[in-house]
Amino acid sequence: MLDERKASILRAVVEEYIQTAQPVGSGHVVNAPGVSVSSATVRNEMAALETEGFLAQPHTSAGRIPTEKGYRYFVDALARPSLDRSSAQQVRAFFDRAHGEIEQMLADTTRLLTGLTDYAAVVVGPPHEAGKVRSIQLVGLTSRVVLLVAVMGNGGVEKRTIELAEDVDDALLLRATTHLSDRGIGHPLAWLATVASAGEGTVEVVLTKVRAVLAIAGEDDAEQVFVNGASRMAASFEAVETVRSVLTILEQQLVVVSLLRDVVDRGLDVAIGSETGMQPLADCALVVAPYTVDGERVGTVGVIGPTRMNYPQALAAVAVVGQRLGRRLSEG
Amino acid sequence: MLDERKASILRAVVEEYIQTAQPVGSGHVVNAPGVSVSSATVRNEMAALETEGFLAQPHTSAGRIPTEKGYRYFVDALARPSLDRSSAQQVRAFFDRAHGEIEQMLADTTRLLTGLTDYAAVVVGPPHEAGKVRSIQLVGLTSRVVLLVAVMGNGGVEKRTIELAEDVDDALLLRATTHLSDRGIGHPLAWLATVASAGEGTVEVVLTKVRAVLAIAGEDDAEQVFVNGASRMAASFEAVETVRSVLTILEQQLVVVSLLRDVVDRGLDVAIGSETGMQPLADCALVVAPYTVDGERVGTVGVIGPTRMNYPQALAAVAVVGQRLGRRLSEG
DNA sequence: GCTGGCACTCGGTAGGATCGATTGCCAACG
DNA sequence: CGTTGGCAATCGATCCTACCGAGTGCCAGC
Repeated sequence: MLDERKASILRAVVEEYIQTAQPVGSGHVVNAPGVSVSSATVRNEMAALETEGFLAQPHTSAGRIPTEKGYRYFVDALARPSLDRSSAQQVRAFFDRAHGEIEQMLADTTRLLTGLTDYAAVVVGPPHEAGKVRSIQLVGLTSRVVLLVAVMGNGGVEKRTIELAEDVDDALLLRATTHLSDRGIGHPLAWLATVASAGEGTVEVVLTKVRAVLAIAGEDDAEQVFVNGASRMAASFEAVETVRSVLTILEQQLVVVSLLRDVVDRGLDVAIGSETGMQPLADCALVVAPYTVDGERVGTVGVIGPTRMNYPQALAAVAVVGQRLGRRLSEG
Repeated sequence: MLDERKASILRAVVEEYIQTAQPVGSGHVVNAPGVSVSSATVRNEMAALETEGFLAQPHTSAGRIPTEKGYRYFVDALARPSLDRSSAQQVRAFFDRAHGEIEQMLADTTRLLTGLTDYAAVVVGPPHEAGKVRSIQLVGLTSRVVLLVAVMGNGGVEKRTIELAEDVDDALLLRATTHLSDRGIGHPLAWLATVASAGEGTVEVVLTKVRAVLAIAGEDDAEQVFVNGASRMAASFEAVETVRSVLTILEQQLVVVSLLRDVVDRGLDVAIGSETGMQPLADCALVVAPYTVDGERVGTVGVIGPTRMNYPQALAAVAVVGQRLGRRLSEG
């Protein structure tokens, strides 16, 4: 799209702006590699890049800053993901050590990502109900409150509180548990919402409740979201108002999930400014990567930072973390 | 400590400063209730209050702002917790509707608190392991990975991943589960770390691992923390640097827990600025209340806002929410 | 087509004047 | 002796101006 010289100039502007957050003038660009012309020529090219929409001028006598289109071109055509040696080492070490509960690991993964990139990190975990039921059990808490506990094949545990109108005893719960286990194990949890009746009256009362609870829970089918590094995000912006509005987004887990899902569904790995589709994120960029377990996309990792983020680094970090995370989860 | 007139003046300064965030001059105080003297007299009294350490002047020729000592006196002697009718109604409605999983309820409680006060809210839940084991079970995930799932009397579910060196089958796990159930149910989870041997070799291998996992997990004995409303916090400060440092605190769950615990242990319900013991919170105040289940303190609710927070409202909100939460959890 | 030169633009900073809110002090009053 | 009105002094905030410098656009010449 852009000839080589224009591309080099654009790259130089983006890279310097990312580093300094100051508008970049023609005088700075002449020293960049791939640009061996005078500043006057650079000025001409920059003016052209501006009319083409890749650069913008905050005001007449200032340098240029990249537009969203400029960042986009940079990301698509000029940025080569690159991870420095020590970061790569850090990722490897992390996943070698990683063990234990899946939630803990996902939360730690956000910390890894913030540490690598210095941006806020987000990890969307596999939907809690992903996979097949491995074990299901009804546990009485009080005489009328029962907890349904289901262990899923991926190590997740689902629980649902069930409140009954009449007392139940352990023997009854055991019968209901057996009934559920016989029909439910090996199926998704939602499947149990349609489990056949027991025929036996007292057990049936419990099962009816179980079906009801699973049916409503099945609707929102919640993914787990882990967010970390909001303070890094605050460090990236100088307007407290921006920080506040980004925070309100990050606080709404459902919004974060759908945001990432939306970006991934569009086949993007980077969403810049308005591409995020959220007005409060106009000054932000998302870098995301889905991760797969057994070939199936079950979640997403990503970072969120200012539009002037270090894309090569963020792209590399997110990609490798997503990959390793998927691999780690596949191992079981 | 302070005579009535000084107290009225201090109250007037604090209340107006809380509302306007502007230094309060003598001219504004004369209109306050309880102060029926001229502004010159008020000036004299304010000068006295300043030398006594209750007020401070940002600079000569400005009004006064409360010092930490001023806020402290206000909270201890002048502020009567008060909750407006609609908020009280909101709390009642919330706890009437509240049901379901304990985690969900605690998370919703933080939302209730942010909604009531417009400050960031924190809820520290009962330690996951609180209470007695109600049910315990070993579930095989893969041939060498086993999940220990324990349901606690309060509805919490604990899980631990156990990785074995050799394959185990369901029959073996069932024997181990039975062994653990027989000895563990009715005891705290940590108790199982000392459970007797099975005598049987293959089961014993599993039990050894179980003991090991429970022993290390017992050390940190993690409470669950729920934080909400960080964006409100950002709205309270105009310096982005302050926002950032407070965010870093809020992100560290362990720090938050020990912070609240520390305040509660000191017998305080309010910690103002340096009283929090954390330098980054110098401009913040905490309002906390422990809540009890069956007479035992199991957790804490609180809000965190600027030192110039609406103490009467925050105190009332935190107190009533803590009380209702405890009551709700006691019902089981 | 590229380059050096040059006038021009405009944000940012510094200095200075002004304004207004507020204070401390003092003399007078009850 | 406590209280009050009056008054000069203080000092941040605001506004204006001048100036500087980074940077631009344009043009004539190579």
